[in-house]
Amino acid sequence: MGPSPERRPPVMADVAKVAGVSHQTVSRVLNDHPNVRAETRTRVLRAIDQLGYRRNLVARALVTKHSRTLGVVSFDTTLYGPASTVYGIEQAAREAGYFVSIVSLRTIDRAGVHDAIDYLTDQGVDGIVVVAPQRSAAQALEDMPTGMPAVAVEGGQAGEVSVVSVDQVEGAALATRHLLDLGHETVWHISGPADWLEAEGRVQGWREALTAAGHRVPDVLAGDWSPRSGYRAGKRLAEMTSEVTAVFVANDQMALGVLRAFAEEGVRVPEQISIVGFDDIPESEFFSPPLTTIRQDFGAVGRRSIDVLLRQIEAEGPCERERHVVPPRFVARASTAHAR
Amino acid sequence: MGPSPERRPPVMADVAKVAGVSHQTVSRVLNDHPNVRAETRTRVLRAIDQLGYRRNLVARALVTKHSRTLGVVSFDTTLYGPASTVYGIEQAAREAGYFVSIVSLRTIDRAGVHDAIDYLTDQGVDGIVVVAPQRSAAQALEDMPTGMPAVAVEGGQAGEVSVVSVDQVEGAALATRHLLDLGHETVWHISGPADWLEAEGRVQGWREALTAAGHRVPDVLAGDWSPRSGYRAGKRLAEMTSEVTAVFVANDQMALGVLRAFAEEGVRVPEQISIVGFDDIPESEFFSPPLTTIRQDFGAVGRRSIDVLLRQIEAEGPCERERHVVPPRFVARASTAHAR
DNA sequence: ACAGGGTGTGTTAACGCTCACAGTCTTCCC
DNA sequence: GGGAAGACTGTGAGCGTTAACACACCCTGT
Repeated sequence: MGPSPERRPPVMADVAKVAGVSHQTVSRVLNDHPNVRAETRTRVLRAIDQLGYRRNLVARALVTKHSRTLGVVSFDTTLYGPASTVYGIEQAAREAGYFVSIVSLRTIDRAGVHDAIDYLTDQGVDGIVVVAPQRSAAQALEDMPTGMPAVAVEGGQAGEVSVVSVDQVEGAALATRHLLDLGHETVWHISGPADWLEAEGRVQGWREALTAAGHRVPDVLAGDWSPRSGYRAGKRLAEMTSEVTAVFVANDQMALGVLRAFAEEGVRVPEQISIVGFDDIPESEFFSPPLTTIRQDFGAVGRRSIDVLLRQIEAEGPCERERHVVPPRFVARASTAHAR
Repeated sequence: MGPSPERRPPVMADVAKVAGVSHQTVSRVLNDHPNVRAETRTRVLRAIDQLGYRRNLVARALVTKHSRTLGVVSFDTTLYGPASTVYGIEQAAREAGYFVSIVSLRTIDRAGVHDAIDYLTDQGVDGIVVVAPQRSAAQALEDMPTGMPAVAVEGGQAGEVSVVSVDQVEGAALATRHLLDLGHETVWHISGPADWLEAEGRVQGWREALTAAGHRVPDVLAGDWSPRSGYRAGKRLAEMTSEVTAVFVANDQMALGVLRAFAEEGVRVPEQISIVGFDDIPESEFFSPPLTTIRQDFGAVGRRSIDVLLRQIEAEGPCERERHVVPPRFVARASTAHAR
């Protein structure tokens, strides 16, 4: 009786033995090294198949220093925007043969992002994408370990790192100009939370479009992205129907809240007040009325950020910062109309 | 002149040298081994701190055979349900000190899930969570590598693997009974796509509640979860206001479509027709009218699945299948009323 | 004084792979 | 026909960690 068979997964040496070659030749076949005789290659391939061999990527990562894993740090992936972006990132990364390791933060502050980056670095990721929509998160990019390839999504111009983002300013301008073109005296704005770069960009685009066209800039109503905050702002606006005829809401969820508030108060949209949202979530088309909004191509942002990151990883050396801007798109629906 | 300093990250041996101990002692400190003198421990800790040493988890994984990484396979994480579940999974996993590697599938079929599992297995994950809401995906669990700890979320009773899910049947019954209690003759149903286990469960719960109470079971209107499909079904229902007074819609997004269709056709909710949805997405509360619905605790599902998975991983040996059911909750709002 | 059992530490050998180098066997040219 | 260039393959070392063992040391009890 020999030693018990001891079922353990086959390793390269096992394949080598079966194929009658050295482990190194097996490695060469696996890595598509050119100098392997065709006949040898097929013999090795057959042995791999026969044993059901799978190469151990952990051992490989140890020696190559590359794990083919990318880290993603994101804020609350329950929201449509981050979720879509992360989805785009994941698809693009997998197509390029990379694994994706995710850290999703409940609250996003500098310390949280910092920890997440540390955590992923420990795991040995080859690069990191930070979906950093908040100013405080963007700052955390400054303490990225040197030499770690990184890309910020929606990250402002903070730090040394490349940035991919949707042109928020332009999107907001698109919305505002549309309303102005319809003959409205001015456009009110319900903004996102103060710390968010996207919120800031939208305020800026709205304000610029207004002043460029020589219109009055009303006070901003502050929201927090939630439908509820939109609802509250909507209630306030509903009391001012004599002056308010058009409002640009910083995202579709808040716009839903506004719609609800207006419905309760008997304010008709778009007859009395026109509304434009932002994001184009899948629900917007079925709001009552269907929401005119600005579409962000989150998928494109995700894909683009992976492009940039992989280029950085493959360059090996330090790269110069890139800055990519994905254009937003105006989507006309039924929540806007000509001024009375 | 000696050799150039060659800035490479410090390894255990470097720490050992600085602390004046062997690398093994450093390892012991890092792994909280009991037999280390307190004084030695602090010396090592100080050296670690001084050098900024971080242990190489890849090397560790190679020898321990544990990567402390969990794999998650999910269908389209852009949807609220999967996104919330994955979020819950990720939080729970990270709290337990595990990394999470995600594969998000555009289309979920057996081959796709199979590939995803292979992919994650190659990466050396310690266990896999499959968010397998479709029958075809659930089948793919059968070709899970033997010995790989796994949990299915919303996976039916397929295969050998443990399952965590929301009690869809009970949720649908809750919705249906609520409508019946309001005095409606019967309840119509707009279902999810045929292949989905959740859709099936909801149909079943609805049908059972109806027959148990001795009511007629109308034909099912088939939807596909999208607001648009709900809209189409709503249009059809709007033509039948004489017989239809209550409808249970299999998810909130479709309910939104129904609401839109009814608004267009002048059907008043809840005065003429009552509607109950399913999921309780953040928007539902601000639909017009606010939607009565069934809440699924996705976070609980995610956390529970990690519990089960970790127990399986830590047990090392083969475990018996577990089956966990998270109860749904009825959320009363304004889209339902007493029958005329 | 000496066996016995902790406690603390060092030494050596894996883990499964790739890299660098050293071979061997062709082939081709003068 | 000899030598060089190229194609193909094997050998050995090393990646940074943990596991297994060996060893020195201290305490206890007889």
